[in-house]
Amino acid sequence: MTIHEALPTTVPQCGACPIRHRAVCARCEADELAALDALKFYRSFEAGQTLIWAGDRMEFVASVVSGVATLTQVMEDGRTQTVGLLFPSDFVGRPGRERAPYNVIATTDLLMCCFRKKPFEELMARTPAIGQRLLEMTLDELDAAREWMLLLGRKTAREKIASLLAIVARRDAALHLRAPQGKMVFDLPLTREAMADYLGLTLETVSRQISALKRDGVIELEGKRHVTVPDYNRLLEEAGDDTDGGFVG
Amino acid sequence: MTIHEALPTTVPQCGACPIRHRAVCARCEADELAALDALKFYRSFEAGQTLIWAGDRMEFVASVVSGVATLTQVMEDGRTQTVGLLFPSDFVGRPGRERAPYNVIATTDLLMCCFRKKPFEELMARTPAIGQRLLEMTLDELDAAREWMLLLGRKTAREKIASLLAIVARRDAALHLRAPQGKMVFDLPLTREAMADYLGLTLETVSRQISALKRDGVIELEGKRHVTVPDYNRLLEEAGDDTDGGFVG
DNA sequence: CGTGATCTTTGATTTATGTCAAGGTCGCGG
DNA sequence: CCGCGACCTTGACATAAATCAAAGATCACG
Repeated sequence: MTIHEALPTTVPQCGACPIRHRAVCARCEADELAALDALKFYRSFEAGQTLIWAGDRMEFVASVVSGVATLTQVMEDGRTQTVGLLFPSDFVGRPGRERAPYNVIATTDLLMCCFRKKPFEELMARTPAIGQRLLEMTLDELDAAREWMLLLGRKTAREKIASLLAIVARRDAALHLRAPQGKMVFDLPLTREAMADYLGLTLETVSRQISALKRDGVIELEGKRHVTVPDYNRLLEEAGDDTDGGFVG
Repeated sequence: MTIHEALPTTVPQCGACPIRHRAVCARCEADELAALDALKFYRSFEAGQTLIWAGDRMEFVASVVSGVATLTQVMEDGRTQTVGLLFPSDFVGRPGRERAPYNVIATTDLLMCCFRKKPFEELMARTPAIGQRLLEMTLDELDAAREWMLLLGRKTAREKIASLLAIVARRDAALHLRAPQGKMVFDLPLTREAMADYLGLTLETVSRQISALKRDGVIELEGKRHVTVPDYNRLLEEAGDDTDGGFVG
Protein backbone atom coordinates (compact mmCIF):
# COMPACT_ATOMS: atom_id res chain seq x y z
CA MET A 1 0.00 0.00 0.00
CA THR A 2 1.27 3.46 -0.84
CA ILE A 3 0.35 6.78 0.66
CA HIS A 4 -1.38 7.47 -2.60
CA GLU A 5 -3.75 4.59 -2.08
CA ALA A 6 -4.28 5.46 1.55
CA LEU A 7 -5.42 8.99 0.79
CA PRO A 8 -8.27 8.63 -1.66
CA THR A 9 -9.00 11.60 -3.84
CA THR A 10 -10.62 12.61 -7.05
CA VAL A 11 -7.21 13.27 -8.51
CA PRO A 12 -5.73 10.41 -10.45
CA GLN A 13 -2.01 10.61 -9.79
CA CYS A 14 -1.04 11.10 -6.24
CA GLY A 15 -3.87 13.37 -5.40
CA ALA A 16 -4.30 14.52 -1.90
CA CYS A 17 -1.11 12.85 -0.88
CA PRO A 18 1.05 15.77 0.23
CA ILE A 19 4.08 14.13 -1.28
CA ARG A 20 2.34 13.93 -4.60
CA HIS A 21 4.65 11.65 -6.47
CA ARG A 22 4.33 7.95 -7.19
CA ALA A 23 8.03 7.37 -6.89
CA VAL A 24 8.08 8.80 -3.40
CA CYS A 25 4.84 7.18 -2.35
CA ALA A 26 6.20 3.81 -3.31
CA ARG A 27 8.99 4.30 -0.83
CA CYS A 28 6.71 5.18 2.05
CA GLU A 29 6.58 2.80 4.96
CA ALA A 30 3.39 1.50 6.49
CA ASP A 31 4.05 3.26 9.78
CA GLU A 32 4.34 6.65 8.23
CA LEU A 33 1.34 5.91 6.14
CA ALA A 34 -0.78 5.19 9.16
CA ALA A 35 0.54 8.33 10.82
CA LEU A 36 -0.32 10.48 7.82
CA ASP A 37 -3.69 8.85 7.49
CA ALA A 38 -4.49 9.67 11.11
CA LEU A 39 -3.61 13.32 10.52
CA LYS A 40 -5.63 13.99 7.46
CA PHE A 41 -9.03 15.66 7.37
CA TYR A 42 -11.04 17.32 4.66
CA ARG A 43 -12.36 20.85 4.47
CA SER A 44 -14.49 22.40 1.79
CA PHE A 45 -14.88 26.03 0.84
CA GLU A 46 -17.15 28.05 -1.40
CA ALA A 47 -16.11 30.02 -4.44
CA GLY A 48 -14.92 33.45 -3.36
CA GLN A 49 -14.06 32.44 0.18
CA THR A 50 -10.68 33.39 1.62
CA LEU A 51 -9.25 30.27 3.31
CA ILE A 52 -6.23 31.96 4.77
CA TRP A 53 -5.33 35.59 5.31
CA ALA A 54 -1.78 36.83 4.90
CA GLY A 55 -0.22 37.07 8.34
CA ASP A 56 -2.44 34.37 9.85
CA ARG A 57 -0.82 31.66 11.85
CA MET A 58 -0.76 28.52 9.69
CA GLU A 59 -2.29 25.59 11.56
CA PHE A 60 -2.17 23.12 8.72
CA VAL A 61 -0.68 22.18 5.41
CA ALA A 62 -2.92 20.87 2.68
CA SER A 63 -3.28 19.79 -0.89
CA VAL A 64 -6.06 20.62 -3.28
CA VAL A 65 -8.42 17.73 -4.00
CA SER A 66 -10.81 19.54 -6.31
CA GLY A 67 -11.35 23.13 -7.38
CA VAL A 68 -8.93 26.02 -7.83
CA ALA A 69 -7.45 28.55 -5.45
CA THR A 70 -5.13 31.54 -5.80
CA LEU A 71 -2.28 32.92 -3.74
CA THR A 72 -2.72 36.67 -3.68
CA GLN A 73 -0.84 39.69 -2.40
CA VAL A 74 -2.52 43.01 -1.72
CA MET A 75 -0.81 46.37 -1.34
CA GLU A 76 -1.98 48.90 1.24
CA ASP A 77 -3.77 50.92 -1.43
CA GLY A 78 -5.60 47.87 -2.74
CA ARG A 79 -3.49 46.98 -5.77
CA THR A 80 -3.67 43.20 -6.03
CA GLN A 81 -1.34 40.66 -7.55
CA THR A 82 -1.96 36.94 -7.68
CA VAL A 83 1.32 35.08 -7.32
CA GLY A 84 0.20 31.49 -7.68
CA LEU A 85 -2.60 29.29 -8.95
CA LEU A 86 -3.43 26.07 -7.12
CA PHE A 87 -4.96 23.19 -9.05
CA PRO A 88 -5.90 19.75 -7.76
CA SER A 89 -2.82 17.94 -6.46
CA ASP A 90 -1.03 21.22 -5.64
CA PHE A 91 0.31 21.68 -2.17
CA VAL A 92 -0.02 24.68 0.09
CA GLY A 93 1.79 25.32 3.32
CA ARG A 94 5.28 25.71 4.64
CA PRO A 95 6.64 23.36 7.18
CA GLY A 96 8.93 25.41 9.36
CA ARG A 97 7.16 28.72 8.81
CA GLU A 98 4.81 30.28 11.29
CA ARG A 99 2.67 32.62 9.30
CA ALA A 100 1.00 32.65 5.91
CA PRO A 101 2.68 35.03 3.47
CA TYR A 102 -0.34 35.42 1.15
CA ASN A 103 -4.09 35.30 1.04
CA VAL A 104 -5.34 31.96 -0.21
CA ILE A 105 -8.64 32.40 -2.00
CA ALA A 106 -10.97 29.78 -3.45
CA THR A 107 -11.94 30.84 -6.98
CA THR A 108 -14.24 27.89 -7.39
CA ASP A 109 -15.82 25.56 -4.85
CA LEU A 110 -12.88 23.85 -3.29
CA LEU A 111 -12.04 20.69 -1.40
CA MET A 112 -8.78 20.48 0.51
CA CYS A 113 -7.09 17.55 2.17
CA CYS A 114 -5.47 19.00 5.30
CA PHE A 115 -2.88 17.89 7.81
CA ARG A 116 -2.23 19.56 11.11
CA LYS A 117 1.11 21.24 10.76
CA LYS A 118 2.90 20.18 13.92
CA PRO A 119 2.45 16.42 13.47
CA PHE A 120 3.17 16.76 9.76
CA GLU A 121 6.47 18.43 10.57
CA GLU A 122 7.31 15.74 13.04
CA LEU A 123 6.59 13.08 10.47
CA MET A 124 8.71 15.00 7.99
CA ALA A 125 11.61 15.09 10.42
CA ARG A 126 11.44 11.30 10.65
CA THR A 127 10.99 10.74 6.92
CA PRO A 128 13.68 12.28 4.72
CA ALA A 129 11.77 11.36 1.56
CA ILE A 130 9.07 13.87 2.46
CA GLY A 131 11.55 16.70 2.81
CA GLN A 132 13.21 15.74 -0.44
CA ARG A 133 9.90 15.68 -2.22
CA LEU A 134 9.02 19.03 -0.74
CA LEU A 135 12.27 20.51 -1.99
CA GLU A 136 11.51 19.22 -5.47
CA MET A 137 8.04 20.73 -5.36
CA THR A 138 9.37 24.04 -4.09
CA LEU A 139 11.90 24.16 -6.92
CA ASP A 140 9.07 23.56 -9.39
CA GLU A 141 7.15 26.41 -7.84
CA LEU A 142 10.19 28.64 -8.05
CA ASP A 143 10.60 27.87 -11.74
CA ALA A 144 6.93 28.61 -12.29
CA ALA A 145 7.17 31.89 -10.39
CA ARG A 146 10.16 32.94 -12.47
CA GLU A 147 8.44 32.05 -15.71
CA TRP A 148 5.60 34.24 -14.53
CA MET A 149 8.07 37.07 -13.87
CA LEU A 150 8.97 36.96 -17.57
CA LEU A 151 5.28 37.12 -18.41
CA LEU A 152 4.61 40.04 -16.06
CA GLY A 153 7.68 42.01 -17.09
CA ARG A 154 7.84 41.47 -20.82
CA LYS A 155 4.75 40.00 -22.41
CA THR A 156 1.95 41.93 -24.11
CA ALA A 157 -1.62 41.71 -22.86
CA ARG A 158 -2.51 39.28 -25.67
CA GLU A 159 0.44 37.04 -24.89
CA LYS A 160 -0.44 37.12 -21.22
CA ILE A 161 -3.98 35.93 -21.86
CA ALA A 162 -2.81 33.23 -24.25
CA SER A 163 -0.24 32.07 -21.70
CA LEU A 164 -2.86 31.80 -18.97
CA LEU A 165 -5.26 29.92 -21.22
CA ALA A 166 -2.46 27.53 -22.16
CA ILE A 167 -1.69 26.83 -18.52
CA VAL A 168 -5.30 26.21 -17.60
CA ALA A 169 -5.65 23.94 -20.63
CA ARG A 170 -2.54 22.02 -19.68
CA ARG A 171 -3.51 21.59 -16.04
CA ASP A 172 -7.01 20.58 -17.00
CA ALA A 173 -5.66 17.98 -19.42
CA ALA A 174 -3.37 16.63 -16.70
CA LEU A 175 -6.42 16.05 -14.48
CA HIS A 176 -7.79 13.76 -17.14
CA LEU A 177 -4.39 12.11 -17.68
CA ARG A 178 -4.15 13.53 -21.17
CA ALA A 179 -1.28 15.23 -22.90
CA PRO A 180 -1.95 18.83 -23.94
CA GLN A 181 -2.36 18.88 -27.72
CA GLY A 182 -4.76 19.43 -30.61
CA LYS A 183 -8.28 20.48 -29.71
CA MET A 184 -8.91 21.12 -26.04
CA VAL A 185 -12.03 22.03 -24.11
CA PHE A 186 -12.18 23.30 -20.55
CA ASP A 187 -13.79 25.73 -18.12
CA LEU A 188 -12.03 28.84 -16.88
CA PRO A 189 -11.80 28.61 -13.10
CA LEU A 190 -11.30 32.38 -12.79
CA THR A 191 -13.38 35.50 -13.24
CA ARG A 192 -12.07 38.18 -15.55
CA GLU A 193 -11.00 40.13 -12.51
CA ALA A 194 -9.06 37.20 -11.05
CA MET A 195 -7.36 36.73 -14.41
CA ALA A 196 -6.44 40.41 -14.43
CA ASP A 197 -4.96 40.12 -10.95
CA TYR A 198 -2.85 37.20 -12.03
CA LEU A 199 -1.67 38.83 -15.27
CA GLY A 200 -0.99 42.33 -14.00
CA LEU A 201 -3.77 43.78 -16.16
CA THR A 202 -7.20 45.36 -15.66
CA LEU A 203 -10.34 43.35 -16.14
CA GLU A 204 -11.30 45.49 -19.12
CA THR A 205 -8.07 44.65 -20.91
CA VAL A 206 -8.58 40.97 -20.15
CA SER A 207 -12.06 41.12 -21.62
CA ARG A 208 -10.87 42.93 -24.75
CA GLN A 209 -8.03 40.51 -25.38
CA ILE A 210 -10.24 37.49 -24.91
CA SER A 211 -12.62 38.99 -27.45
CA ALA A 212 -9.70 39.55 -29.81
CA LEU A 213 -8.48 35.95 -29.49
CA LYS A 214 -12.04 34.79 -30.15
CA ARG A 215 -12.33 37.05 -33.19
CA ASP A 216 -9.03 35.66 -34.51
CA GLY A 217 -10.13 32.06 -34.05
CA VAL A 218 -7.54 31.17 -31.46
CA ILE A 219 -10.30 30.23 -29.01
CA GLU A 220 -14.06 29.74 -29.03
CA LEU A 221 -16.28 30.69 -26.12
CA GLU A 222 -19.55 29.27 -24.97
CA GLY A 223 -20.90 31.42 -22.20
CA LYS A 224 -18.25 33.29 -20.25
CA ARG A 225 -16.27 30.41 -18.87
CA HIS A 226 -16.42 27.49 -21.26
CA VAL A 227 -13.48 27.56 -23.67
CA THR A 228 -12.62 25.55 -26.75
CA VAL A 229 -9.09 25.74 -28.09
CA PRO A 230 -9.14 24.40 -31.65
CA ASP A 231 -5.36 24.17 -31.85
CA TYR A 232 -3.20 24.09 -28.76
CA ASN A 233 -0.01 24.82 -30.70
CA ARG A 234 -1.55 27.94 -32.17
CA LEU A 235 -2.32 29.03 -28.61
CA LEU A 236 1.29 28.41 -27.56
CA GLU A 237 2.50 30.54 -30.45
CA GLU A 238 0.23 33.35 -29.31
CA ALA A 239 1.69 32.97 -25.84
CA GLY A 240 5.12 33.77 -27.27
CA ASP A 241 6.46 30.81 -25.35
CA ASP A 242 9.34 28.68 -26.33
CA THR A 243 9.09 26.85 -23.05
CA ASP A 244 6.41 24.31 -22.53
CA GLY A 245 7.08 24.20 -18.84
CA GLY A 246 4.46 23.45 -16.25
CA PHE A 247 3.12 25.99 -13.84
CA VAL A 248 2.65 24.70 -10.39
CA GLY A 249 1.77 26.94 -7.53
CA MET B 1 35.43 23.94 13.55
CA THR B 2 32.35 24.65 11.47
CA ILE B 3 31.87 24.55 7.74
CA HIS B 4 31.76 28.29 7.91
CA GLU B 5 35.28 28.45 9.22
CA ALA B 6 36.47 25.82 6.80
CA LEU B 7 35.34 27.79 3.78
CA PRO B 8 36.98 31.15 4.10
CA THR B 9 35.32 34.01 2.34
CA THR B 10 35.00 37.75 2.32
CA VAL B 11 31.46 37.39 3.59
CA PRO B 12 31.08 37.70 7.30
CA GLN B 13 28.20 35.35 8.11
CA CYS B 14 28.42 31.99 6.59
CA GLY B 15 29.86 33.15 3.32
CA ALA B 16 30.86 30.66 0.76
CA CYS B 17 29.48 27.85 2.85
CA PRO B 18 26.68 26.52 0.69
CA ILE B 19 24.59 25.91 3.76
CA ARG B 20 24.96 29.53 4.71
CA HIS B 21 23.60 29.48 8.19
CA ARG B 22 25.41 29.44 11.50
CA ALA B 23 22.83 27.23 13.12
CA VAL B 24 23.28 24.58 10.50
CA CYS B 25 27.01 24.95 10.28
CA ALA B 26 27.30 24.39 13.98
CA ARG B 27 25.69 21.02 13.53
CA CYS B 28 28.06 19.91 10.79
CA GLU B 29 30.32 16.99 11.54
CA ALA B 30 34.03 17.01 10.91
CA ASP B 31 33.77 14.27 8.29
CA GLU B 32 31.34 16.18 6.18
CA LEU B 33 33.39 19.27 6.64
CA ALA B 34 36.47 17.60 5.29
CA ALA B 35 34.44 16.19 2.41
CA LEU B 36 33.04 19.62 1.54
CA ASP B 37 36.43 21.20 1.87
CA ALA B 38 37.90 18.72 -0.59
CA LEU B 39 35.20 19.53 -3.12
CA LYS B 40 35.43 23.27 -3.10
CA PHE B 41 37.28 25.35 -5.65
CA TYR B 42 37.16 29.00 -6.61
CA ARG B 43 36.40 30.56 -9.97
CA SER B 44 36.45 34.19 -10.91
CA PHE B 45 34.65 35.96 -13.70
CA GLU B 46 34.72 39.40 -15.28
CA ALA B 47 31.86 41.87 -15.33
CA GLY B 48 29.61 41.10 -18.26
CA GLN B 49 30.63 37.47 -18.56
CA THR B 50 27.95 34.79 -18.80
CA LEU B 51 28.91 32.00 -16.40
CA ILE B 52 26.17 29.62 -17.38
CA TRP B 53 23.85 29.48 -20.36
CA ALA B 54 20.25 28.36 -20.02
CA GLY B 55 20.08 24.73 -21.11
CA ASP B 56 23.68 23.97 -20.20
CA ARG B 57 24.40 20.92 -18.17
CA MET B 58 25.17 22.04 -14.62
CA GLU B 59 28.45 20.60 -13.43
CA PHE B 60 28.61 22.42 -10.14
CA VAL B 61 26.73 24.29 -7.48
CA ALA B 62 28.24 27.42 -6.02
CA SER B 63 27.84 30.38 -3.76
CA VAL B 64 28.83 33.94 -4.43
CA VAL B 65 31.90 35.10 -2.50
CA SER B 66 32.10 38.61 -3.90
CA GLY B 67 30.42 40.55 -6.68
CA VAL B 68 26.92 40.35 -8.08
CA ALA B 69 25.30 38.14 -10.72
CA THR B 70 21.86 37.93 -12.31
CA LEU B 71 19.61 35.08 -13.35
CA THR B 72 18.16 36.03 -16.69
CA GLN B 73 15.60 34.66 -19.12
CA VAL B 74 15.57 35.61 -22.79
CA MET B 75 12.67 35.13 -25.21
CA GLU B 76 13.26 34.08 -28.80
CA ASP B 77 12.81 37.64 -30.02
CA GLY B 78 15.31 39.01 -27.52
CA ARG B 79 13.03 40.35 -24.82
CA THR B 80 14.91 39.87 -21.59
CA GLN B 81 13.77 39.47 -18.01
CA THR B 82 16.03 39.10 -15.03
CA VAL B 83 14.43 36.78 -12.47
CA GLY B 84 16.97 36.88 -9.68
CA LEU B 85 19.86 38.87 -8.25
CA LEU B 86 22.73 37.04 -6.57
CA PHE B 87 24.71 38.82 -3.86
CA PRO B 88 27.58 37.48 -1.79
CA SER B 89 26.45 34.47 0.25
CA ASP B 90 23.69 33.59 -2.24
CA PHE B 91 23.59 30.10 -3.59
CA VAL B 92 23.14 29.00 -7.18
CA GLY B 93 22.48 25.50 -8.42
CA ARG B 94 19.95 22.77 -8.06
CA PRO B 95 20.87 19.45 -6.67
CA GLY B 96 18.76 16.94 -8.52
CA ARG B 97 18.40 18.96 -11.71
CA GLU B 98 20.38 18.34 -14.84
CA ARG B 99 20.26 21.58 -16.74
CA ALA B 100 20.44 25.26 -15.97
CA PRO B 101 17.08 27.00 -16.37
CA TYR B 102 18.52 30.51 -16.80
CA ASN B 103 21.53 32.43 -17.93
CA VAL B 104 23.74 33.39 -15.02
CA ILE B 105 25.55 36.63 -15.79
CA ALA B 106 28.20 38.45 -13.78
CA THR B 107 27.25 42.11 -13.56
CA THR B 108 30.42 42.99 -11.67
CA ASP B 109 33.67 41.13 -11.29
CA LEU B 110 32.69 37.99 -9.49
CA LEU B 111 34.24 35.31 -7.31
CA MET B 112 32.37 32.06 -6.82
CA CYS B 113 33.02 29.20 -4.44
CA CYS B 114 32.11 26.08 -6.39
CA PHE B 115 31.43 22.45 -5.59
CA ARG B 116 31.21 19.67 -8.15
CA LYS B 117 27.60 18.70 -8.28
CA LYS B 118 27.75 14.92 -8.04
CA PRO B 119 29.78 14.73 -4.85
CA PHE B 120 27.80 17.58 -3.37
CA GLU B 121 24.61 15.65 -3.97
CA GLU B 122 26.09 12.56 -2.40
CA LEU B 123 27.09 14.54 0.65
CA MET B 124 23.61 16.00 0.75
CA ALA B 125 22.05 12.53 0.69
CA ARG B 126 24.13 11.63 3.74
CA THR B 127 23.48 14.87 5.59
CA PRO B 128 19.81 15.74 6.11
CA ALA B 129 20.71 19.16 7.53
CA ILE B 130 21.94 20.24 4.11
CA GLY B 131 18.70 19.31 2.41
CA GLN B 132 16.72 21.06 5.15
CA ARG B 133 18.81 24.18 4.78
CA LEU B 134 18.37 24.06 1.01
CA LEU B 135 14.62 23.83 1.40
CA GLU B 136 14.68 26.87 3.66
CA MET B 137 16.75 28.81 1.16
CA THR B 138 14.50 27.78 -1.70
CA LEU B 139 11.44 28.95 0.22
CA ASP B 140 13.17 32.31 0.76
CA GLU B 141 13.85 32.56 -2.95
CA LEU B 142 10.24 31.69 -3.69
CA ASP B 143 9.04 34.47 -1.40
CA ALA B 144 11.41 36.88 -3.07
CA ALA B 145 10.26 35.84 -6.54
CA ARG B 146 6.65 36.36 -5.53
CA GLU B 147 7.36 39.73 -4.05
CA TRP B 148 8.95 40.62 -7.37
CA MET B 149 5.82 39.44 -9.17
CA LEU B 150 3.89 42.10 -7.25
CA LEU B 151 6.47 44.67 -8.31
CA LEU B 152 6.38 43.63 -11.97
CA GLY B 153 2.62 43.40 -12.16
CA ARG B 154 1.48 46.37 -10.13
CA LYS B 155 4.13 48.93 -9.29
CA THR B 156 4.85 52.14 -11.17
CA ALA B 157 8.25 52.80 -12.71
CA ARG B 158 9.20 55.08 -9.83
CA GLU B 159 8.18 52.51 -7.24
CA LYS B 160 10.10 49.85 -9.11
CA ILE B 161 13.31 51.86 -9.06
CA ALA B 162 12.87 52.74 -5.41
CA SER B 163 12.26 49.06 -4.58
CA LEU B 164 15.41 47.99 -6.35
CA LEU B 165 17.49 50.66 -4.66
CA ALA B 166 16.09 49.60 -1.30
CA ILE B 167 17.06 45.99 -1.94
CA VAL B 168 20.57 46.84 -3.02
CA ALA B 169 20.92 49.10 0.02
CA ARG B 170 19.70 46.35 2.33
CA ARG B 171 21.93 43.67 0.86
CA ASP B 172 24.90 45.99 0.93
CA ALA B 173 24.25 46.81 4.58
CA ALA B 174 24.01 43.10 5.38
CA LEU B 175 27.49 42.59 3.93
CA HIS B 176 28.81 45.04 6.49
CA LEU B 177 26.70 43.49 9.26
CA ARG B 178 24.62 46.61 9.58
CA ALA B 179 20.89 47.03 9.82
CA PRO B 180 19.31 49.00 6.97
CA GLN B 181 18.31 52.42 8.35
CA GLY B 182 19.01 56.11 8.25
CA LYS B 183 21.61 57.32 5.80
CA MET B 184 23.06 54.66 3.52
CA VAL B 185 25.78 54.75 0.88
CA PHE B 186 26.50 52.09 -1.69
CA ASP B 187 27.43 51.33 -5.30
CA LEU B 188 24.93 50.09 -7.82
CA PRO B 189 26.13 46.72 -9.11
CA LEU B 190 24.00 47.04 -12.27
CA THR B 191 23.98 49.11 -15.44
CA ARG B 192 20.82 51.00 -16.31
CA GLU B 193 20.06 48.30 -18.84
CA ALA B 194 20.45 45.49 -16.30
CA MET B 195 18.18 47.39 -13.94
CA ALA B 196 15.62 47.74 -16.72
CA ASP B 197 15.77 44.00 -17.41
CA TYR B 198 15.13 43.28 -13.76
CA LEU B 199 12.29 45.77 -13.42
CA GLY B 200 10.47 45.10 -16.67
CA LEU B 201 11.24 48.60 -17.96
CA THR B 202 13.39 50.20 -20.66
CA LEU B 203 16.73 51.71 -19.83
CA GLU B 204 15.45 55.18 -20.75
CA THR B 205 12.66 54.92 -18.21
CA VAL B 206 15.12 53.74 -15.59
CA SER B 207 17.35 56.72 -16.29
CA ARG B 208 14.45 59.18 -16.13
CA GLN B 209 13.12 57.79 -12.86
CA ILE B 210 16.54 57.84 -11.26
CA SER B 211 16.85 61.48 -12.29
CA ALA B 212 13.42 62.15 -10.81
CA LEU B 213 14.32 60.52 -7.48
CA LYS B 214 17.50 62.58 -7.44
CA ARG B 215 15.59 65.78 -8.19
CA ASP B 216 13.18 64.97 -5.36
CA GLY B 217 15.98 64.36 -2.88
CA VAL B 218 15.21 60.69 -2.30
CA ILE B 219 18.72 59.81 -3.44
CA GLU B 220 21.97 61.55 -4.30
CA LEU B 221 24.28 60.38 -7.07
CA GLU B 222 28.01 60.71 -7.46
CA GLY B 223 28.95 59.47 -10.88
CA LYS B 224 26.58 56.91 -12.33
CA ARG B 225 26.87 54.18 -9.79
CA HIS B 226 27.62 55.66 -6.38
CA VAL B 227 24.39 56.27 -4.46
CA THR B 228 23.63 58.03 -1.20
CA VAL B 229 20.25 57.46 0.39
CA PRO B 230 19.76 60.23 2.97
CA ASP B 231 16.75 58.48 4.53
CA TYR B 232 16.12 54.80 4.05
CA ASN B 233 12.55 55.04 5.33
CA ARG B 234 11.74 57.68 2.76
CA LEU B 235 13.04 55.30 0.11
CA LEU B 236 10.82 52.51 1.44
CA GLU B 237 7.82 54.81 1.25
CA GLU B 238 8.65 55.55 -2.37
CA ALA B 239 8.84 51.82 -2.99
CA GLY B 240 5.22 51.50 -1.90
CA ASP B 241 6.26 48.61 0.26
CA ASP B 242 4.66 47.56 3.44
CA THR B 243 6.87 44.52 3.56
CA ASP B 244 10.41 44.84 4.66
CA GLY B 245 11.17 41.34 3.54
CA GLY B 246 14.57 40.23 2.31
CA PHE B 247 15.26 39.50 -1.30
CA VAL B 248 17.45 36.54 -1.88
CA GLY B 249 18.04 35.04 -5.20
C1' DC C 1 45.71 64.18 -23.30
C1' DG C 2 43.02 63.02 -27.25
C1' DT C 3 40.02 59.41 -29.26
C1' DG C 4 36.75 55.88 -29.47
C1' DA C 5 33.66 52.77 -27.09
C1' DT C 6 30.36 52.25 -23.74
C1' DC C 7 27.09 53.91 -20.88
C1' DT C 8 23.83 57.52 -19.65
C1' DT C 9 20.76 61.44 -20.05
C1' DT C 10 17.24 64.08 -22.12
C1' DG C 11 13.75 65.39 -25.61
C1' DA C 12 9.89 64.52 -28.95
C1' DT C 13 6.56 61.47 -30.23
C1' DT C 14 3.82 57.16 -30.28
C1' DT C 15 1.29 53.48 -28.35
C1' DA C 16 -0.45 49.93 -25.31
C1' DT C 17 -2.97 49.77 -21.58
C1' DG C 18 -5.47 52.05 -17.92
C1' DT C 19 -9.56 54.78 -16.52
C1' DC C 20 -14.17 56.18 -16.69
C1' DA C 21 -18.68 55.25 -18.26
C1' DA C 22 -22.61 52.87 -20.19
C1' DG C 23 -25.02 49.02 -21.35
C1' DG C 24 -25.47 43.81 -21.99
C1' DT C 25 -25.89 38.92 -20.41
C1' DC C 26 -26.73 35.39 -17.33
C1' DG C 27 -28.46 32.86 -13.51
C1' DC C 28 -30.94 32.73 -9.30
C1' DG C 29 -34.58 33.69 -5.87
C1' DG C 30 -39.00 35.39 -5.26
C1' DC D 1 -41.48 34.70 -15.36
C1' DC D 2 -39.57 38.82 -13.57
C1' DG D 3 -36.17 41.53 -11.62
C1' DC D 4 -31.93 41.97 -9.29
C1' DG D 5 -27.09 41.46 -8.69
C1' DA D 6 -22.90 39.77 -10.32
C1' DC D 7 -20.20 39.52 -14.04
C1' DC D 8 -18.84 40.84 -18.58
C1' DT D 9 -18.31 43.68 -22.89
C1' DT D 10 -17.56 47.71 -25.45
C1' DG D 11 -16.59 52.60 -26.30
C1' DA D 12 -14.27 57.11 -25.59
C1' DC D 13 -10.60 59.21 -23.66
C1' DA D 14 -6.27 59.75 -20.70
C1' DT D 15 -1.72 58.56 -19.55
C1' DA D 16 2.49 56.01 -18.21
C1' DA D 17 5.91 54.09 -20.41
C1' DA D 18 7.93 52.70 -24.90
C1' DT D 19 10.24 54.11 -28.96
C1' DC D 20 13.08 56.89 -31.74
C1' DA D 21 16.69 60.17 -31.81
C1' DA D 22 20.52 62.96 -30.43
C1' DA D 23 23.92 64.47 -27.58
C1' DG D 24 26.58 64.35 -23.04
C1' DA D 25 29.56 61.66 -19.58
C1' DT D 26 33.06 58.58 -18.42
C1' DC D 27 36.73 55.49 -18.94
C1' DA D 28 40.38 52.69 -21.09
C1' DC D 29 43.97 52.99 -24.04
C1' DG D 30 47.26 54.52 -27.17
